[in-house]
Amino acid sequence: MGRIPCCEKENVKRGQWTPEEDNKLSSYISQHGTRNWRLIPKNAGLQRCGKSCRLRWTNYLRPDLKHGQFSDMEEQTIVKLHSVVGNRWSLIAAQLPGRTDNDVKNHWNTKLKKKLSAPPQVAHLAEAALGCFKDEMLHLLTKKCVDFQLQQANVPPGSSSGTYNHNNQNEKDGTVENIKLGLSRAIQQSDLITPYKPWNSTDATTTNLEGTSNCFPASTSGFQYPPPSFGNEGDVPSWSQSMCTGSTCTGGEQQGQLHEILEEHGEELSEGGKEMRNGTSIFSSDSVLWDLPCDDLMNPIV
DNA sequence: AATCGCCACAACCGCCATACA
DNA sequence: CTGTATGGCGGTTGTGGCGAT
Repeated sequence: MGRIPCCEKENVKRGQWTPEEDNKLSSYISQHGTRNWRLIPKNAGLQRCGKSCRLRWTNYLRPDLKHGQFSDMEEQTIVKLHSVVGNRWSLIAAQLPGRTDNDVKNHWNTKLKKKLSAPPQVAHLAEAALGCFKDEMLHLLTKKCVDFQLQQANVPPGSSSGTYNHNNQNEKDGTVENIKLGLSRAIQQSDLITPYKPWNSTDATTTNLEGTSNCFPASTSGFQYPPPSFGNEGDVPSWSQSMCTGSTCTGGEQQGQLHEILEEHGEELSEGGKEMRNGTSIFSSDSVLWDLPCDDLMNPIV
């Protein structure tokens, strides 16, 4: 036995809503609220399915909705969150006041997806993202260097404290320096982003979390787009996962909400992010970069 | 002026989770 | 505990506007 339809298909109107219908629905909801969508169309004098009414209200009629174009900041937020939570449009929309999941979904499908697959056109996005990311990374790296030096000074040789336990001091320094170098180059060259270069080309070397040679997708030639994992998992550009990840980019309130999301989805993120574990992209790991305990940054397996 | 194709947005569909009797 | 109703979500489709030919 199949599922019972939410309403009788014969007696319900479908298709575009008229201004009259909008008025009926709006005025009814303003008086009675949205307690029972099944009853709303009946009581409001609408020949519509309750589900259709709910959609119309939540996606269009709600007074707190924005109807204009998406701002750059909103776009960055979408890109950033999409790279983390995927097509969880309601989650993403929850971070954008006045925007609905449908809005976000449509905007992604019609604009952002294309933008992200056309790198020269999104140089500014990449640049903005790198700006945010650079600040965050340099902050963390600076802190990490200090922590590490302190740790080296205090911890006797051979003892293992914390999760970060490389054996070779030069390797650690090299990692940090490589990341810094890559970031600097990326920033410098973000205006000169090269034409799209497929990542399956042989010189698109795999990044790895040990990161001694390829801390940045750009390898030695500067920022390159998209990164090695591009094309996996619904064409999510993983470089964007590092967009504006820290305090430098998102507002305090949103930042908190974002952290909630990340905490809420931490398990599935780490579950879904298998590429991250096999080192496909260093940037995939920033699901833990977000609110990371600093030690985790340098821990290859998080 | 007519037609075609593309784009953006609105709406629908089906599935899933949860509340509730 | 179980079955059903309902709300919510993501994917997909429909439709109108607009520019190119």
